[in-house]
Amino acid sequence: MSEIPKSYEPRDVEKRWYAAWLEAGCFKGRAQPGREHYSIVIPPPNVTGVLTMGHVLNNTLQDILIRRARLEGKSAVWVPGTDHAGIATQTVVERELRKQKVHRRDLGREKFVEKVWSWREEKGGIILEQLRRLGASCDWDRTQFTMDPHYSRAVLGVFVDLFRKGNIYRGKRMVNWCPASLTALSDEEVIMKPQKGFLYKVRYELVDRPGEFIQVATTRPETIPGDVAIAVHPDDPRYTALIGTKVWRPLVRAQIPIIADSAVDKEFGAGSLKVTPAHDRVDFEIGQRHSLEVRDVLNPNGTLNDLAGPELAGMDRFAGRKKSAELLEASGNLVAAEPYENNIGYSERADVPIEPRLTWQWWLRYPRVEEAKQVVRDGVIRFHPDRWEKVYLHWLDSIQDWCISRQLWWGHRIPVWYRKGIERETLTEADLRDPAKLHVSLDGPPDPENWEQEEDVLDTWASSWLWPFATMGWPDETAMREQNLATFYPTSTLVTGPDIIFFWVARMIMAGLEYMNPGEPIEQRVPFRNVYFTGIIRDGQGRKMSKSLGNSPDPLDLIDKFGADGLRFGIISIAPQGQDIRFQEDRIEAGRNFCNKLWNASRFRQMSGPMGDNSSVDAILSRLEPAKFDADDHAILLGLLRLESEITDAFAKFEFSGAVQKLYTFFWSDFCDWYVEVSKSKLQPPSSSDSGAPRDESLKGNCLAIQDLVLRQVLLLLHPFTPFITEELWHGLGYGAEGTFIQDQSPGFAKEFEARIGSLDAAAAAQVEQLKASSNQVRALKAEYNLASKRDVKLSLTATDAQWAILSSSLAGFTRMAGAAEVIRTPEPQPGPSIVTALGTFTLDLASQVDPAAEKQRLAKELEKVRGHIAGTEARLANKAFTDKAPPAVIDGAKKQLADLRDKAAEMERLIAAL
RNA sequence: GCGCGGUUAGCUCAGCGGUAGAGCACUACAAUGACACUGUAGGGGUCGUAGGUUCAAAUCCUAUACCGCGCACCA
Repeated sequence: MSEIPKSYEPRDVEKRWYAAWLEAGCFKGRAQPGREHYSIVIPPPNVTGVLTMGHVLNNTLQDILIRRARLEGKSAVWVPGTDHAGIATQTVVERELRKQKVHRRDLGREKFVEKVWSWREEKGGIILEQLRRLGASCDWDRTQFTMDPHYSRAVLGVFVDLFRKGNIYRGKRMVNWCPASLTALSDEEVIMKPQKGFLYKVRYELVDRPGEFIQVATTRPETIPGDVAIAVHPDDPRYTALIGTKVWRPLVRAQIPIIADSAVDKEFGAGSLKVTPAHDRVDFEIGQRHSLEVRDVLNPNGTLNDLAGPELAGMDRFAGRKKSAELLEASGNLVAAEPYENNIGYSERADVPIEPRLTWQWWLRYPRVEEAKQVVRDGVIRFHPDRWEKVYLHWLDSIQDWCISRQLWWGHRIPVWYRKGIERETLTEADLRDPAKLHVSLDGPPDPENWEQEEDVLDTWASSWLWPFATMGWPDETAMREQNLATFYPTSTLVTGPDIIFFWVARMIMAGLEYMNPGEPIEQRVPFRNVYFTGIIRDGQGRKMSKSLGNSPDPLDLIDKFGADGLRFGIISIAPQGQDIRFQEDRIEAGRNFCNKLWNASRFRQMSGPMGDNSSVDAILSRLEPAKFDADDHAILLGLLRLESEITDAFAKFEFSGAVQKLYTFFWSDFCDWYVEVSKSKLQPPSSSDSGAPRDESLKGNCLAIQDLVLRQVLLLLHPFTPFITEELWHGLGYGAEGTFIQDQSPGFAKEFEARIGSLDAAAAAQVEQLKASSNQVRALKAEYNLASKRDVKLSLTATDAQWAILSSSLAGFTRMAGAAEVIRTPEPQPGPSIVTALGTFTLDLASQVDPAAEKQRLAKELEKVRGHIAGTEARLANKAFTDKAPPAVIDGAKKQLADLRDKAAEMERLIAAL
């Protein structure tokens, strides 16, 4: 490498290596016998999607796991793909069409679906392209789409199977109806929001006693034309006499009965409830119990229909609300309208209030509910963090049947055919099982001319719940073999957000248990063994990032600005396990800075001396001369070994931000700020400002080899987090031959080190801590006297022989680090600014410039601090309870500390007296 | 109403029994053969509040306040 730029420039490096990885097939998932496997399926983003910060976090984590698995020699695969995302995609395309003043009805179903497909062809790959920029090492040849022919067959096949098993039925029930998307939604797609409105108190006149009234409260007066009864609590003495009598409905005037039902809350309002079975879940149930008519006054799009009466018909539900209140007021039946706030359900996608609506839908009774609970309770599947287990189990405990039909065109059309001429409204449960009336199959009836296919499509999640195995060829035997389903299922880890724990995670578990590896142990049937829940990325104000708020930075801009590695490193560093994340660009900047530091440390290594044989760990180890290790060498190597085990541990615990933090601190503080700086005194030719001790060539050789070793291992540990720069430097520093890749190596070196070098000296590492602390103190003293940090000062030192032994063995390094020209041992303290350290008392050679009074004051102030410490420690040791009960190590520590502090105080007193 | 998080330096967050940490920001110094995307030093916190357990509490327990989220909801 000749011309190395001063700062790391990611753009070219990223492009080059990503192409090289693809070219070499580095990401290909192969089943390799004898190797452990590691597999991940991507949570499929919507085909309509573009990359968000959420995707960046989520996919970086997956990439980290999969790249680490490759380093560990596992046979790894990461399966990518996209989701057809029924409502979302259909809405996007409809919006596009509307710009051209076209409605989907104008096109008709077939043409419209064609449009969506061509739209997908055009824009559907964007997000996957963006993932490549991030560095995602997916096996792209396996890219899946939930509407691919083979995938669709899996989805419809499951429908047919579950229908035959009796889990799927057609039923007329109250559903969550979205008046904007014109479809039913599952309970999970409804979000509750508080809404300000009015509570209207309305009086209904008693038929038998004109002039007397019963009062009810409602937030929705526009539904009064749908009232079919007034309900009171059976035990409510106020109304016992009225039960069974009739009242006049004030809008679309008619007689309706007063009934008794215990669902009524006696305490709320007047304790009486208007019953509108078509427009409220509770009312519907009351209606069922009392065989009441269902009087639907709304059209599917949320406007009022003719049953609402001529004044209201045709109006939107919200305008109708206002109008109906006016009508009630005009007729004198509105008693009051009080401001009121209540929670109402909104369609998650369309963001409009949903309507409870009675419609025919397809329902699924979930299979394997008990097993799904059991696998999580027993730890067959582990959640990280585990608190989500509770949420998951609670949902399964109160699980309701799943409404799987959607009144959309974009999706998997339900494989059900009705015999022509059949009255669908009256089909009974038995009729559904009668092949003369209903045909359910994958390929349709043999005589299609006599049948009509169901118009509805399946909920998107009714396809994505098969993702962990339908992406690997299931249920086609040949495809399963080709795609190594037997090897890669169950997958290893699922990385996803807790917001889809019900939508997706729970359902995948049930689907896996129902369909995979029947008869085998439950460990083989679950879809994954670990679920890592990420936090949600919020903006600086804590708001969720969303397109509509425009508060989400474009990750591609961040990649341009800071590099993919910088972005990855930064985002992981602010993403502690399971905690929401406030996005701050300066952390991404810190990620870039770290990459730059790594780059420059490598650059420095190249400039420091000739590169030795770096082709393997053993090659580097054989260059070491352990007999000549100095304290710094011991310390940095111990640190490197510790780092290796800490990172291994962090992966086991899914603590990625902790891992990143450890790598950062070790590399920047321990290696660059200390080891490399100390190295300079060994590596650089003596200069005039240095004390001119001759360089020992073996010291230099050790130093370079150790730098090579540290850099090598750090690159390996870092590679999953920052793949591009580590690959670049891996080759730049000669660790890997051309045509090989960093991922082919093992991340650890502890075993080889143990075998070749043996153990290191922990005492030496402790000495380095003293050297660091002492040099810090000297620097601080210099700063206090406004001396530049350059080496331009003579230090004199009074020290015991033991202290001097430590210091003299590292004298050149220490002198450099303390920022001194030289350190001279003197028997007695010299006059001048002094500092008492663990390695002796250092004095700046500034005698003439020092004001003794000021120096006295400075020392006195510091002495006071030390005495405070002494007093505290003495008190602790004097406490019998402490000495009796605290562990010996703690007590010894306190004693040692006290002794050191007393020595220090004595020395300071001596200095003060001498002034 | 039930459940789950959070409350630590100006900001964003680690720490989760042994006398407070990081990054950013701030102050001062440093144009040096790796790096100004840098180096050195510094200021800044009675760890939400009140009790309790313990020789020892930011850390464990109990209450409580505030912020956020989820589930269930009374019209």
